[in-house]
Amino acid sequence: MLTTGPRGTKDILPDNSGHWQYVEKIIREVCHNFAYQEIRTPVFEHTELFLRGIGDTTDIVEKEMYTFTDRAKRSITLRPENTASVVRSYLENKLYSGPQPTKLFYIGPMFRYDRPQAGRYRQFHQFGVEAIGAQGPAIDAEVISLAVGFLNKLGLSELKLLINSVGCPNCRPVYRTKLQEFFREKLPHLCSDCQSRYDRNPMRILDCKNETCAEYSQGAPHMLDCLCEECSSHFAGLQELLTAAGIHFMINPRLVRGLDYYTKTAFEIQYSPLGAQSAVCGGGRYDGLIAECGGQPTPGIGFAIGVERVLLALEKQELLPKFTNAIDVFVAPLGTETRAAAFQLLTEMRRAGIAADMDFMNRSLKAQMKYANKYPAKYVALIGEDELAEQKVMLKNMETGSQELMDRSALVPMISEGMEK
RNA sequence: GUGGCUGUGGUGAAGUGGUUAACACGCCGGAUUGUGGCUCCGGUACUCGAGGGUUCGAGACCCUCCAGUCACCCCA
Repeated sequence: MLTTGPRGTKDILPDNSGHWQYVEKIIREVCHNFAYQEIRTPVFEHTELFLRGIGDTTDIVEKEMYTFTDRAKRSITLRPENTASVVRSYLENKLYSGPQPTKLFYIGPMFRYDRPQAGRYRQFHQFGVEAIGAQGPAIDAEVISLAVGFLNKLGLSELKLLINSVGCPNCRPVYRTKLQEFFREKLPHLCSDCQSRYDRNPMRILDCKNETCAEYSQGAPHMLDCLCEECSSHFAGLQELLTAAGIHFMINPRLVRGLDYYTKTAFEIQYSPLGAQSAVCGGGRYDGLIAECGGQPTPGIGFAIGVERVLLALEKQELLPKFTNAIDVFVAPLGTETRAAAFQLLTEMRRAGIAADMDFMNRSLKAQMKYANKYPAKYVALIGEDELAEQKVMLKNMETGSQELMDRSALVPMISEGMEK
């Protein structure tokens, strides 16, 4: 259908583009406040980047990517998330040669072939942050603090910050084996998804919402009990910092992120009134990713926030500012003879920074007044035959209803002066 | 990928097999001379999501597809 957009896409119409601008403005303010700089990477990358970066057993890679072959037979994928791209750019542009850590943020569209539902689209937008090069827990705390700070600045409450540690290549295999041992005999009772998770990523069994699986995973060993010395102290350090900063959090040992590259810190911020799509922010540390992409081993941490979900939450809590289309002056020409003079006046006002519009529909004066009233327009500048002949303009104040005949040359100074007050 | 619900004008919606498809809002126009917000009047549906079928007759019943929506999965 020519008149229907592709499934799972949404137009941002004049009705709410102002809301997007508002959220983007807050994003930029908060990022500046935290000394993060904007990066803009392409919306498509070599498919290989996501296969390697995100992990080829993840749901995203297995069934949600928009992948196609370009005319030169290269496999290209629309980015399903932005961390891999940022890491690629960091390496390609040698950002590691600048002062460290490299602190970046981005806002932009991501693409996942999912079934659309409330708060979930095939093209959606993420605001995210990546801090590359620092390994201690302090940067973790900063990144989390930024996410929380952003959401708070928008006025959102009822937020839940969940944190966990998913270990590192030293301790995770140990844990993985323990988990597999724990589930070995229970395996036939688990759902089919979990049965396949058993081999590929047993940690995600813990995350299964299936009741039976949840029952069988009761008493499973926790990652937190299996952390190596380093991961353990990192996690403890993070908690200490968050507490010091007055950021409330809950430890959720079952929190597992869906992407393979996460190590140590994993976190999520939930806004439960959103229902099924309550995850507003997800992030974590990815100490192995940069090396995986061919760089020197370099630690990193970041998060992504779903802009549509934030907007839904703001709408729900009625936290969106009201926007107005109000203009200063509406120019109403009467008759075709006066159009040139009207257009000249309009242009003059616009050049002086006055928000102005005029009639383009050849409407009657009455209809023009109605139209001007809908903006609303503060003034209507009327030019009829009489005014045209005398170089005048009839200026009507739409709030008070009073009007006066004035020299056309006096109009711009008069309006400008009024605007400065 | 799986399941539930829905699909009538720009919008919200009546209509539950039988002549010209309610109503409200919006939009456009008008209510004697060049003037808005209130009121009044008028105009605004050549695919009732698409295609097939049942019937003398279908917007209404059946099938298929498509789309929206919600949920599962997963995630932002």
